[in-house]
Amino acid sequence: MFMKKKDREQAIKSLMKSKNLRITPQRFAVYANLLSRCDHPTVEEILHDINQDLPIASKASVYSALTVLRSCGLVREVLLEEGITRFDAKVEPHHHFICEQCGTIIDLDWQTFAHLFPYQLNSGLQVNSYEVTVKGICQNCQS
Amino acid sequence: MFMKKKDREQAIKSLMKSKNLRITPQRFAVYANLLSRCDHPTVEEILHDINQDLPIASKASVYSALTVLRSCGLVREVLLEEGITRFDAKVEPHHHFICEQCGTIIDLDWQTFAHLFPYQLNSGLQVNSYEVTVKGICQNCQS
DNA sequence: TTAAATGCAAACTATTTGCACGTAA
DNA sequence: TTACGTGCAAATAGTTTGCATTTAA
Repeated sequence: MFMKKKDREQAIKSLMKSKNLRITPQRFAVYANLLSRCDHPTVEEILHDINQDLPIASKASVYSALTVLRSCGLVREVLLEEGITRFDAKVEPHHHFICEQCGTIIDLDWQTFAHLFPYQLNSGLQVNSYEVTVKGICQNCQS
Repeated sequence: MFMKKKDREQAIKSLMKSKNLRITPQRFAVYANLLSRCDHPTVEEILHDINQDLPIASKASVYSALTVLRSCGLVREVLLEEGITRFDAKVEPHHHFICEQCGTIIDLDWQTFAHLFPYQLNSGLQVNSYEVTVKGICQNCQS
């Protein structure tokens, strides 16, 4: 059973309020967009999406919204390809698979590598977290 | 026992020749610099280093040299921090530790995670390689 | 009411490109 | 000799900043 649109909106706003964020249409649109998709869009893609129906936010505002969302921990950046900054509203630790053919990025569950953590390095390094980037060919491109 | 400087230079040139690269002073300087250091310098750092004694290469040439060195597999990029592109002459698979305090980057041996590979994903993904980025506090910053 | 966010445009940084000249092979 | 690389400067792309205006709370 799906959440009503109103309820979902309210849930998103609660999340933002819990971080003491002022809720503006632009910020809401950026965050809601990120939450609604499972890929890892770039600034341009977010900008395009939220302005699809009617222009609502400038590029600077999207950057600004992403900056504040990131600094309060609701959103994080994903660095997988050179020169491309992507964003992700899934902030829980997880890993990524990237298809070397089509570039598709697939989230991998934390569980997948759970047996690796906590990992004791022999060299006196204190490990706080780690992320794995797996490269290969996705199912689609294998056929 | 150390290799003589002449011999080391010759070894580097052989490597480049094996990839059919034309050996120019600029390319040689860039590649030799990368090979000589164990950190992961940025373009600016490389540029600064190789021009220390006497100006030898422009920034455009460093970019050009890095591009060709990368495309023939002698050098690779390392993406660890946002907006910072670093380069590495160690192209064999290995992982990285990055200190969250001082930013130091430490290479981790492939062996460390060797038991993970080859890794079979349950979802029909064909895995070709993977890299692990570990975050934490380095020995220096723990004291 | 008012501190904070937006839009716009200009500034900035990293990287790429075009072209005349120079040079490794 | 000549195809390829270099230097320079201009172009481009991604991101940040300054400031007058608007707005969420």
